[in-house]
Amino acid sequence: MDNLQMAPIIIGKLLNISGMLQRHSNNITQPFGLNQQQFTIFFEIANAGKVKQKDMVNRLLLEKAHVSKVVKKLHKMELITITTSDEDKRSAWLAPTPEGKKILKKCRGEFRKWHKEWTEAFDDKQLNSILENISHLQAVFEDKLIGGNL
Amino acid sequence: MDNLQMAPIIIGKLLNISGMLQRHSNNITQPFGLNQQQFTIFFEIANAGKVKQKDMVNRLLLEKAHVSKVVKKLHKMELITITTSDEDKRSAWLAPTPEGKKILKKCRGEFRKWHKEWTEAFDDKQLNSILENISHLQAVFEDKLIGGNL
DNA sequence: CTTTTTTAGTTGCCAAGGAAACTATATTAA
DNA sequence: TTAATATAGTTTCCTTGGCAACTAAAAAAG
Repeated sequence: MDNLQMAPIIIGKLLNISGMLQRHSNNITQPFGLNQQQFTIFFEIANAGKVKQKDMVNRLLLEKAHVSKVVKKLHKMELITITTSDEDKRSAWLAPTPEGKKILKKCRGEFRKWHKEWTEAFDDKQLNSILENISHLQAVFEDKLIGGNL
Repeated sequence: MDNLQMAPIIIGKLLNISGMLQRHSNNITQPFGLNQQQFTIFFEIANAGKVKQKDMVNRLLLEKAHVSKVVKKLHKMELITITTSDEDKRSAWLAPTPEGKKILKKCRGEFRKWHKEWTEAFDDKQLNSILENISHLQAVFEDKLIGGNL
């Protein structure tokens, strides 16, 4: 099979896999009142400790409008605090609340269970190879799709 | 790095990649009045030549409600024909119209251009490795996520 | 300084797509 | 043959998230 025949199959499978992943991730995060994307944003906030919306947009390559709405939701759920900064009054610092940290820990535990389960089907070498391949793909697509033209 | 550390990174990157892919695919299909998912369904119909909605649902693992709506749209756009079958009056055969085939060909051409571009960043061996890894992932997730419990 | 431009975030609008309830036909069981 | 169940597809409701227009503040240009 030559490269051009493989390309659409690879893309198709990636889209298919991510559909399954999203649906499953949603199922994991749903009990916590969040979906996968929302949880990712929450997770990034907690991981960074103190960030602005702008950072989320840059790091996760999401729509700023979308991030804004999710931040609102997280705040309403009292999972994060929003502290207006003095240096730049346009933006505010985001940080997880103690309650938020608790939720996060629980949810990460659920994810860990699942990860434990599916990684059983692979050995170390395979996982390393997968990680390497996917990182390469990610770098190329980021370059071609974001940096490149669009 | 051990397996459990790699797992969330792999999942995260997969989700990130697929986000980029979806956005880019949408840009390719948009001029034809379709989005990526809609095009995938259309493509499946054309590929099979003659199918029922049920087949799409099984093959693409999509919501039947969603497929139903997309089929309606494709029919309205006169890209497919819907022929009620005599054997089973609940379902109808779907097939691409000549116009639909033309659109499909053009759109596939656009995809081919893009595939040509991004595959340049990889050699044969890498692409083969990627395809192998991704196929394995797909099989495992299908098994664990669909067959398994959820 | 004042004006222009850029940046951070918000809001409103709309299509996409998931979930559930529903309709109509087919299949199975009694 | 009739009643119960299963299947194909539709409709409805609702959340999500992309896009564009907007506000307010900051930075750059004049």
